[in-house]
Amino acid sequence: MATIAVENYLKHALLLAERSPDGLVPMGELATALEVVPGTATTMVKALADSGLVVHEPRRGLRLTAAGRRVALNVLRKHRLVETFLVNVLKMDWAQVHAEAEQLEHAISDAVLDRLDALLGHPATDPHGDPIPSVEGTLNSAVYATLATCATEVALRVVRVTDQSADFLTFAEAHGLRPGAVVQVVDRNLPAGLVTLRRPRGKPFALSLAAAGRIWVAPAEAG
Amino acid sequence: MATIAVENYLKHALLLAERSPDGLVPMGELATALEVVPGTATTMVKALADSGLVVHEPRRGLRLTAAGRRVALNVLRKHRLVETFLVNVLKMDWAQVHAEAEQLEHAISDAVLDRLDALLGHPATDPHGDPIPSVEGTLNSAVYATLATCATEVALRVVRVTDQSADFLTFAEAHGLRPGAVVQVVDRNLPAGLVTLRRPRGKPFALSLAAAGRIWVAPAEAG
DNA sequence: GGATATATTTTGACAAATCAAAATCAACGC
DNA sequence: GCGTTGATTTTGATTTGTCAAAATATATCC
Repeated sequence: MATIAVENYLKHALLLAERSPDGLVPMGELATALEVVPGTATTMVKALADSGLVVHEPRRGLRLTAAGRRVALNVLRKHRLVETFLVNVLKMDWAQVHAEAEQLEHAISDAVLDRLDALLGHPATDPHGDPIPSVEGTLNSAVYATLATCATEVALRVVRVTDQSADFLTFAEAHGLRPGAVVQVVDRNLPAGLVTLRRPRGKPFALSLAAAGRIWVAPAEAG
Repeated sequence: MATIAVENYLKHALLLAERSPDGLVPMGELATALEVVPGTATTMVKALADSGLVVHEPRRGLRLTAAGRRVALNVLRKHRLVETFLVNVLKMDWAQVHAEAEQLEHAISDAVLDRLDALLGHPATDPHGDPIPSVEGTLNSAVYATLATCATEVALRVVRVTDQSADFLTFAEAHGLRPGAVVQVVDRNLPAGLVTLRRPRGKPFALSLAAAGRIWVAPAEAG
């Protein structure tokens, strides 16, 4: 069985590879994501390469192998199902659950995972709208517009909030910006770096372009 | 925060101390419980003593300090509440849940623990009848008769099954010997080391004295 | 195309937890 | 009281994952 450290390296490699067109993850990005110094990442990646979980391209970065990706998807599935459980069943604050899931993802067995999945009704996304890898190992990687890039003055539905920091999530929650919520962009002031939003029957409020870029939206459907 | 190893040493020290009149735990017993060689236990116990979690009495054994006992009770509470969750909510087999809880006990936070406790309705015992330490740190250490020592030919209620091995628990389950079940001792043959039991409307069946000693019972109340 | 900046790798060290095997201590029997 | 037995401790080594800092390779910029 993979150690906790190995699981974390693979999980972060997967998340970074998903955001990279060619699947190559630079060492520095991996080190930053894992909060280790670059030399540590190099050492570990070489060990992972020896185990056949990644391919190390010296001075360029790393790529997950099929075996590594399988492990990473399993960990990510645990992480996101645990988050869903903590919010939906234990009624915990969505701003806290990421930190909890970081621990639990390494402690729950596949047997518990399956039961949890059934209890939750096989959800497709976690409370942040992040897609939950299927048990077969597929990951929905659909890309949406964000509040920084979408059309203005039209009704939108929040589909995903791609920031795990408790502060940001608490802010988003306070303004009703969680998956499923309806919102529209009232104004976008690029020089000022500001986006102004309004929720139905709510007051307009502003947030930075950077923050708006972390909130993914789709056209609001009727109903 | 205590490491997983530290939590395990303290938890097993607590379990062994509970079964010892003076609270002194011999090194060898601790090493056996933790499945490490004796030298490892010595090294670790000295480190725990330096942290003020245990008192090491050289060549005699160790004793938990108040601080160590507090940590141990918290871990044990997590273990037993997780077991209860896995059986009561996720409907897992009671023979499997001990192994699962061994991992999860080190991964769940106190915040999750509290939510779980509330979800389960603040249970006093886990699915094996083992008492769950209270949040204040008290542990019900009531001692009962066992099927090896109790009166014969009277109705009894199973209150606790003190064996974590999956094989034994599967056997017990198959014969309906779980906490709450009613049973009586038909015969006890000491030379043969055999106890014969019968459940209401069931066929008599036998088990060894050693096995019978792991099933704790109380007089069955009316109703 | 050579100097400079940046990313990556190497090297040497360290902490935590473990084992194997030798050394030591305590107790017990006679 | 002295040797033997069994439990415990000591010693030296190993594995995993990490850091600090030096060395090296790559990219970029006039």
